[in-house]
Amino acid sequence: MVRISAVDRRDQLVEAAIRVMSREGLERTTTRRIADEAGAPQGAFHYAFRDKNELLTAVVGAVTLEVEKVLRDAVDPALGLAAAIEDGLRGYWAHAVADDGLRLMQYELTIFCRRTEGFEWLAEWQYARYASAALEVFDAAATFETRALDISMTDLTNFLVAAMDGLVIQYEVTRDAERCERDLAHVIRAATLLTGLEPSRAPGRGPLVGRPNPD
Amino acid sequence: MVRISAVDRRDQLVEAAIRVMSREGLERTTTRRIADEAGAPQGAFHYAFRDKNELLTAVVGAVTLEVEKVLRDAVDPALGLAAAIEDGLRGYWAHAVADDGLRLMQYELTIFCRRTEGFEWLAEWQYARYASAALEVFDAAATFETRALDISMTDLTNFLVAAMDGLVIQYEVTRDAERCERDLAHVIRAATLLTGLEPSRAPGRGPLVGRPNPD
DNA sequence: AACCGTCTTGGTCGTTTGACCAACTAGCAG
DNA sequence: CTGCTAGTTGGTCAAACGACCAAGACGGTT
Repeated sequence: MVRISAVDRRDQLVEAAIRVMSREGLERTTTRRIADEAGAPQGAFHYAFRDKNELLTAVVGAVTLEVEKVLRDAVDPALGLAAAIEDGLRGYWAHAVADDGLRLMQYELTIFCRRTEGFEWLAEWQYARYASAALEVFDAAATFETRALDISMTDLTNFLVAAMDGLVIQYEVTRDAERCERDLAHVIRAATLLTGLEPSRAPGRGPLVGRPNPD
Repeated sequence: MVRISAVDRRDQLVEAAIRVMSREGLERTTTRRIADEAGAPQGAFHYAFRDKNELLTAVVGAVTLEVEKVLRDAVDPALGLAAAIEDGLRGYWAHAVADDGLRLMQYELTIFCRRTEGFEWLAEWQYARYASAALEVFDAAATFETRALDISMTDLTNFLVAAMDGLVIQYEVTRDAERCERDLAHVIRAATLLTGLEPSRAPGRGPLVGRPNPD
């Protein structure tokens, strides 16, 4: 028997919880299943956490941090705002598609917070972190632009976060990666149009604007 | 004691279920609570429905129909596509804000379907209905346009559905109606820009495009 | 009036859940 | 070696759940 410190036990259980929750869903994630997944006895759970909600709080924190990291890694601010939008959204998208169960879990957790008295702040905090991380990244990119923008940076990041949330939901429901990738391109184009800047790179088939695109 | 036909009992329970679920959330919605809300004894539930899942299927159907109706009522195709986008989105938005618990419930149900084996089709069906209803409405409006559009109608409606989903989630989390209404305006503008058409109406402060909008 | 299918009702079953606990043990400090 | 703290363990509890059922009541039909 290997003895594990309480903090390590917490990390171990949080990671196990994330695995179970993204695989099976929040509702089916019981403290027993989490302990099993971590290879720990059931009683160890309530030694590491006061209750299930305390674990869920830790899970939300861990997942939020990871999303922030993905966004930061995807963007090089020096390439300008238009490129930042394209790279940031595509980077997040790749991350979302790579583990769709995890994305589903995030929405389950957000709704759980919104539904549980005393946990509304967690959902707010989560999205505030998203917004501020995005604002930080895109703001840095905007400093490399000479032209004034048609939209404020906070409004732009709000738009981006909302659009990506909607897109991920569509992907979760339809599982149609091809269609969603096309939709992603439209979101990128829409965001760029909102800024009033030129598209970041020449797309394959010439300029994006002013071309009829019949169904 | 008033005797009620089995179909009426179903409607009664579905409506009660919608009330309970939007108020308390899917997890806390038990068959007992539904029966209580409907003023029916617990046993009546399994007389009207085989399963809890059968009821949930009926609930999804009812809610989906209502959303379609809201969209149709909000739009007058004869006013053109740009006006249809503005009216459709604002109409849906007003409906979403009016009963935010109901919107939360919809996401809970969508995720539930996605998580429950054998119910994935329900989530797909739900969003296919949204997409086709939106396509029908906006397509009708597009026939009044003379100019060719920069985007296909299916791509446009996908964009609109995704953007509204994301926006509603933001509202559910932040509860900041003022901010979300500003975001809604940006979604409308973005969608209009994607089509390549002029905005539907002169906004309060002059043309929307080409004006610096500093933070 | 007698009948019978539709609907109603309260109770009960087996299961699962989060929480809790008392007993136990490893390993460090003195 | 002794004593103490931090960590471990399996069992147990009350509560709540979905499902099910047997028995009864209603009301239209004959």
